[in-house]
Amino acid sequence: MSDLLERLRERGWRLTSQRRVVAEVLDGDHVHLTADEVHARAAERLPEISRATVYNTLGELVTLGEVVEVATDGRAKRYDPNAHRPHQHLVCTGCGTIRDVHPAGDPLADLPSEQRFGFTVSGAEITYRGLCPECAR
Amino acid sequence: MSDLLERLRERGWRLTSQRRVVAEVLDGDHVHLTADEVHARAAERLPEISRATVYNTLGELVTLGEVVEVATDGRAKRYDPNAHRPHQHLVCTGCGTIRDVHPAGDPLADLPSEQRFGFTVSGAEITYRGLCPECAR
DNA sequence: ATCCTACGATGGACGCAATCCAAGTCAAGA
DNA sequence: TCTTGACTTGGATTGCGTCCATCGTAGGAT
Repeated sequence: MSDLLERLRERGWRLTSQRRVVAEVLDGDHVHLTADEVHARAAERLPEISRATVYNTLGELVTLGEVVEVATDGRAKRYDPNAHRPHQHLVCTGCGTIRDVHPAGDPLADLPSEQRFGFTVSGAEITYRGLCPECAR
Repeated sequence: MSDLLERLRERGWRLTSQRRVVAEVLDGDHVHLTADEVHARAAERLPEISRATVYNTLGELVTLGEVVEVATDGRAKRYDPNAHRPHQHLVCTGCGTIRDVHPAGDPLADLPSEQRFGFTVSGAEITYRGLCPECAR
């Protein structure tokens, strides 16, 4: 996602220092951060960045398809910068950490039309749950 | 789930009028209600029931495995009384309503061991997303 | 290089879902 | 019927996110 800023500029994005910093945070470690964690890391470089701007920017990145929102439970949403390739998530029920996984098969193909109840089905997410090696001990 | 109250009493549940009403609401239509909707329906029969009690009771039913919590993005959790037969969910991105679906295939079988990263994987949920006939118009 | 202005940033108020808490109530066993 | 500890209550609080009026600025126009 190193050319992310380039792609965004081509789409008419105004490149502000705040947006640059948020994009850099997501471009860093490939982890799944909450909006608040993104804000905290962004604030290390740009101390007065506001939470509203982080939310706005994350929302725009999601709309543009550059980042995927992951709602694991009733807690804060997490933001997954690995949007370029489809993948599913494996969540530790102990500590909440998330790993990207690539299962075989296509869940959409497994839902026959008589099970769609007239919906226009646009996607499917699989969430695997279990204990990570750390928490299993 | 008609013998739910019986099962709960056997497990040492104190049977209060509030708990009875909440259980009856869930036992009615097999829809996926939010906590607030459960509260509203319960209050038709027991006007002064408090939200806190509804939340407490729903939480207990989830812990006892009688009801499943369904977290859709950003919205209020919904409570699924159909906990005894395995199924997946189809969520309308417009209005948030949920339908139970039974896709073919076993998602757990589609996750090879080299994709499990040492986790003890205990389950998988599939959430299909799309627009319901109402919202598609 | 400087000016303009529309788009973006700010931060405090607000809203919703859910939880917490201290005080009052009551189901059910003795 | 009495007693007791589990349950209920509702107002306060927390967590997460959005809204909005105002200020600032990126980047095209001159």
